[in-house]
Amino acid sequence: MLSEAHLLERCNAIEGMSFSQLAMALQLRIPTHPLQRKGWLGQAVELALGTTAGNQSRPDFIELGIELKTLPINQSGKPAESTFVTTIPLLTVHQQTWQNSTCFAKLRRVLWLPVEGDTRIAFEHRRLGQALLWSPTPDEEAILCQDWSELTFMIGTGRLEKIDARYGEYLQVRPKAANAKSLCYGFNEEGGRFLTLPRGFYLRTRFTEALLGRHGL
DNA sequence: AAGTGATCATAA
DNA sequence: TTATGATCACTT
Repeated sequence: MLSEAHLLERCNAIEGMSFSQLAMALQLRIPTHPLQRKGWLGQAVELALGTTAGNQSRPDFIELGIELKTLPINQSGKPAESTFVTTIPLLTVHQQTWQNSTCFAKLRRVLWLPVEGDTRIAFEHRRLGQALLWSPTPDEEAILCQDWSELTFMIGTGRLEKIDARYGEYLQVRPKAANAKSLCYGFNEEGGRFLTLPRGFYLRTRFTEALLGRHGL
């Protein structure tokens, strides 16, 4: 039975490794083209730590309810990118509540793995940092809940096209698609359906930056 | 430089 | 196509 302690031991075992050392240990090849290695590290770390969710809409470590997120840190010591949380089922998300939402399921407990994301360092030389097992504070959760509720309400009431990435204090809604041709259905203002880009919830960098700061990282 | 919108890889 | 893993690239 996997426990949080076991999980942290696994993290200790890979801490400090370079991406190429990790690839070696897992017998993986790092794609040569930068465009082809998006997401590579995340998949490699999943393999190394033994996640169990596959492509289900559930936290990576199902039994523990823990979501795994790599967090690239730029040359300024801050998160280089926003963090994708979950795809939004545009036609049904309004039936969820924050407490039973897939978004909260993934954010209630997160294993953050900071990694070097400084583009001046060759990809294969970047190293894995120290993992952090985290949960939102009540204050953070209140704002996440507020963001989620407002955005979900807009989606459910046909105002999706009015939403852009500027909405939300911690959470934002942005496209999450293979390309502009990959479409799905959402509600229009008449309550009918229209084709639109798939969307996802993302955490702003100012949020992940602050949570790292609170833990002295 | 930061932030938003667009895109890339893989599995089922 | 849907989910997962994200970062790229252009605008501001």
